[in-house]
Amino acid sequence: MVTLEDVARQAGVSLATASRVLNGSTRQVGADLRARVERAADELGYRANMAAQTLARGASNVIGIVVHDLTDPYFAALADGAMRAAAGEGLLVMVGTTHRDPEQEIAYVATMNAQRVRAVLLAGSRVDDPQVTGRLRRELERYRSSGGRVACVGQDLLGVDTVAPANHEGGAALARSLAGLGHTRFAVLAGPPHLMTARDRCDGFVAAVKELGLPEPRVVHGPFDRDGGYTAAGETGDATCVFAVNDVMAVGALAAYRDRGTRVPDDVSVAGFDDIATLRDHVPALTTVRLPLADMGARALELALAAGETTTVDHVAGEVVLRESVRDIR
Amino acid sequence: MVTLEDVARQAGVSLATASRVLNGSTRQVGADLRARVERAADELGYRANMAAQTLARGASNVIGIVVHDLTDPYFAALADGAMRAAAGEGLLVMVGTTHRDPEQEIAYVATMNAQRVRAVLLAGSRVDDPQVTGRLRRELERYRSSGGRVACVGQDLLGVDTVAPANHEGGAALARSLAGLGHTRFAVLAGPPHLMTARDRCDGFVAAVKELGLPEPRVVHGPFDRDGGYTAAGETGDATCVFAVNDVMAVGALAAYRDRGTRVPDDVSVAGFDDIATLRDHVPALTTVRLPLADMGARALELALAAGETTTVDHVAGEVVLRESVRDIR
DNA sequence: ACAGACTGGGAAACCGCTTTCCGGGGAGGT
DNA sequence: ACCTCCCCGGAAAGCGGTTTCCCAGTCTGT
Repeated sequence: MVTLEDVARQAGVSLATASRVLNGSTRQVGADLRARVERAADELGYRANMAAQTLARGASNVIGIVVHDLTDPYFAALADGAMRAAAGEGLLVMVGTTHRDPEQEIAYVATMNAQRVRAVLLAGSRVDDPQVTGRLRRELERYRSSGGRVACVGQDLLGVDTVAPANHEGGAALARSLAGLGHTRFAVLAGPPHLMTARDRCDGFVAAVKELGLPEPRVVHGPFDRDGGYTAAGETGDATCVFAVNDVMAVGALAAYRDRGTRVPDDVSVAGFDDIATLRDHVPALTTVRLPLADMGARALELALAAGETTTVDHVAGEVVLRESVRDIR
Repeated sequence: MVTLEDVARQAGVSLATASRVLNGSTRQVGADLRARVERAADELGYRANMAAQTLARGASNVIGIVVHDLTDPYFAALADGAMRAAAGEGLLVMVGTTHRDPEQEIAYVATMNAQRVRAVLLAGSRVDDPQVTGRLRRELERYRSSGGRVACVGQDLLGVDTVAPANHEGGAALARSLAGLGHTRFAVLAGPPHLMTARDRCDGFVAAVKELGLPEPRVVHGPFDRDGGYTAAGETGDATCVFAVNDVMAVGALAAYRDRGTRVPDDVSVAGFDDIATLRDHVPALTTVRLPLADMGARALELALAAGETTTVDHVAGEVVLRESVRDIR
């Protein structure tokens, strides 16, 4: 393993000079020495040891992103947006996946703290468990107190810079749109009761339906993934319109109806939430609430990096997108 | 920022003892001192500085994964498999995305070398450009010569441990299956000519078709993504069966036919390659060649970590999966 | 020609941790 | 009782860089 000292020796200069030439410094170095060092580094195949640099400089150029599941297009889009933004800043990215285990999330924050990453991005819904949230907050506080920056995509529950999708409002807006098409009997595939994203969307939807004077929707809980949607779709009763609180669940629901011979949208209308990219080619095209996922990821990075004293909360509105999966029954 | 020294002082022990207690060592430490150190660490909120550990130990517990595009389910599945395997080994993961720029790939290898990651996983097709491949090889060599481990998912072109999907054979097997259903006029949505994965699949398919004595398929080149498939689908002439060299392109092709009123599989049959997970709910269900993506990612990590002297090349067979998107026209 | 301001180069302290090496004290053998 | 061996605690030497500080040499201005 070739070190800076090797380079300096080969070039016949001091360590200090070699460092200044190779790893950017405010100080000038004479042209001839500079050339000698560069040549030596090239000949020897020198690569700076980042660990040493991080230690000496006291700051790394790595940021950490913690997501639930990379194979979920929602998180992939979020992470991709953040990664593009990071690349633009010359930062490297460490990704951790929790597979929805809150303990893992806490563990990752601890690890990234140990890595002294410049910033940590937490993507994904909070769970409604003060116990767990408290532990996460403490771990984050520990990280922030030693200079770390944190941003979060999701509910504003951690006291950090947050990009908060307007889940409640999105659900409500969707409900009004669907009611506008003549639907009156709704069901909600609501995901797990403790998952705040799921609950906010469901609550917003239900509240709007009630506000319109329509019968209260039937709410079916279940896992937040495709199979959860598939299963929950079996219990929607006589609803003419079903709202799955995310697109992945909606896709599962569509599959369930297809398997069962229930036609969408003729027999039942279906809507989701997120507008994930792979939906673009789904049949039938899914009505949903669009969230600018990549932008949200990029924005979260931006918030984390901005050295502001005040914590910012960005609310991101969703846009209802009506497509084939719902029928106008007026 | 609280350091080990702070902990040691607070506990009234030496640096050495504190280190031995907190960061695992073969050496024993007496129960009372151990307890004192642990309490001090907890009170102070100590987190080891990984950069310092990495420097002192001369080895990090981070691995690097370089993929083309995380939002592509193919790479997401690969990365997820590798990440699960890494988590099992107690390793952290740094992910780099190249967005298909070979220069970026080389740059990432250099960066990960600088990070002294334990291993680098290169996922994704090689390009047919000896110039670029040579530079990448040199960069990898530089990394390996200082003790780094490398594995690759794709073509065995880099002289490193490789998990090589049987693209040629998979394409051929698919061709034979489709011919078995009575198809004789084929077209291939072949992706970019210089991308080896695309070319191998296409070549295998074409070779098998010719071997069967059928007319040579029309080959349409284009980008390797959804839109590439969409566009290329416009030039398939009178083929009764179209093979897109990956699933994402096939989905694009299906969309194109749908938009144009061409029915699949009634008017034209379509097949893809990879069997990405989101396909499960596509309509019509896509015929494809299944690759065990998550396993391949995990296997690549395993190869990279195994300290073997010889470089291993694992060939992974694909399995033809016939689904609704192709019609039996016998 | 000379004081004073710059300029670029090198020695050495330091970043936070691991680990070797050394030493003191208790246990075990005779 | 005495000697050896083992066990555990601490001092200190790195790991590979960055950066401060000092110094010699070169420019300026007068």
